[in-house]
Amino acid sequence: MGHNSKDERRKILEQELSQHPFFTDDELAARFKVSVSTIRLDRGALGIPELRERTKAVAQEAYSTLKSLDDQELIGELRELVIGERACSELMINESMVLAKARVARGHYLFAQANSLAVALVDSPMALTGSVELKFIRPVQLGELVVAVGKVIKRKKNKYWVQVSVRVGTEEVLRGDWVLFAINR
Amino acid sequence: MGHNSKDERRKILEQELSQHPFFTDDELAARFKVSVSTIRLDRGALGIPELRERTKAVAQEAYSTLKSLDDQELIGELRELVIGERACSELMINESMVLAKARVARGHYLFAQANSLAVALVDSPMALTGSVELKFIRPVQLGELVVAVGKVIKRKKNKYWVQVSVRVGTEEVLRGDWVLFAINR
DNA sequence: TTATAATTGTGACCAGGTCACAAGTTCGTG
DNA sequence: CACGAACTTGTGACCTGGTCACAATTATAA
Repeated sequence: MGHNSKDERRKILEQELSQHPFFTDDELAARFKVSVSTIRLDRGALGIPELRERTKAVAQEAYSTLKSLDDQELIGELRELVIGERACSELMINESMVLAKARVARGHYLFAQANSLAVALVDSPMALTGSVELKFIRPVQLGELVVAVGKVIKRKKNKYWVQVSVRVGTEEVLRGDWVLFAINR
Repeated sequence: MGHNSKDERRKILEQELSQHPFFTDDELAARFKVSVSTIRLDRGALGIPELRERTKAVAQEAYSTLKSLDDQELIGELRELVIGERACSELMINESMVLAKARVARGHYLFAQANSLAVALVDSPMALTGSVELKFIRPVQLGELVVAVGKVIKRKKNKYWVQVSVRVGTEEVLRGDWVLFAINR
């Protein structure tokens, strides 16, 4: 066989499976015009488990992350919370939060962190965002740790004014003013 | 057997499996102190497929939503786009987007839809949000179809002013003004 | 041409099922 | 108490998508 046909095939196989893990060995054999045995040897050499194991892995991974997203009323991790006064949360910017091209956090993740922090500050089982003014001061890069600090600056009955400042280190990257309403049905 | 022991078991079985789909029939049999055959009958009656099918379903669902989230530079489905002019997208509010208590859409989903629409309008491989002013006019309920319409109202070099109006039916639920910057590295 | 590497085929076995059917158990009611 | 209906259990044949070990075949490079 070609000096590199095997290694090349294995490289492609590895890529394909990492991108699209739901192929049987039969399908792979057809796709690579090679016997099933060869595919099995290749998988073995590459340490890639069988279809069912791959499926299971995807399912379990996804299952656990879905679960945790479900609980996530608050985006980021809460560090401090004095309801009606001040709060602070942290968010690590990971792969799933950045624009593919730019490795820069999508605006709505930062908004989500700040907004959920503002909501948490309201002394009520439920709060709705009324209006917001915000400035994105500089883009946030992949891997940066973002810290949001929120303060209630005014309150009139069920209406709250909250200021949120989002920082990376000491540098402010986002600042916003929220007006929220407490609903206490 | 008890007058309701079967129906009760099936009810619990259904719940258990919907919450935690990775049990084999053997494990379920042990758990319910009943034979494997009975579990199979129960599953059959409830229309619940075997472990592998369940795993596959979870994996594929998760895989496709992960994929689409990955591609999802844009939140919602694009209906119209004339870059640099106007655009329109739709978003169906589902379970995962609402606050557990109130069945009302979390603010950051609406923001995400509007923000990603605004970003899409900018004629550039990449755009960053500069500042935003927005008003949440009324909360959006679970199951409502949200339509966002964006217009570029002004442009100066790489700086864009975009207005986004988000509606449910004819009713405006969110309105905002964005200032964005095109990055053309 | 021949040694070596790569590929292919074969047969036995496994988990976690499906399906059809027979046999055993429990229960309420006459 | 007996009996029929509902429920439960067991059995055997078969399926998919593999594993593993080993033998046979087919390139390919020297």
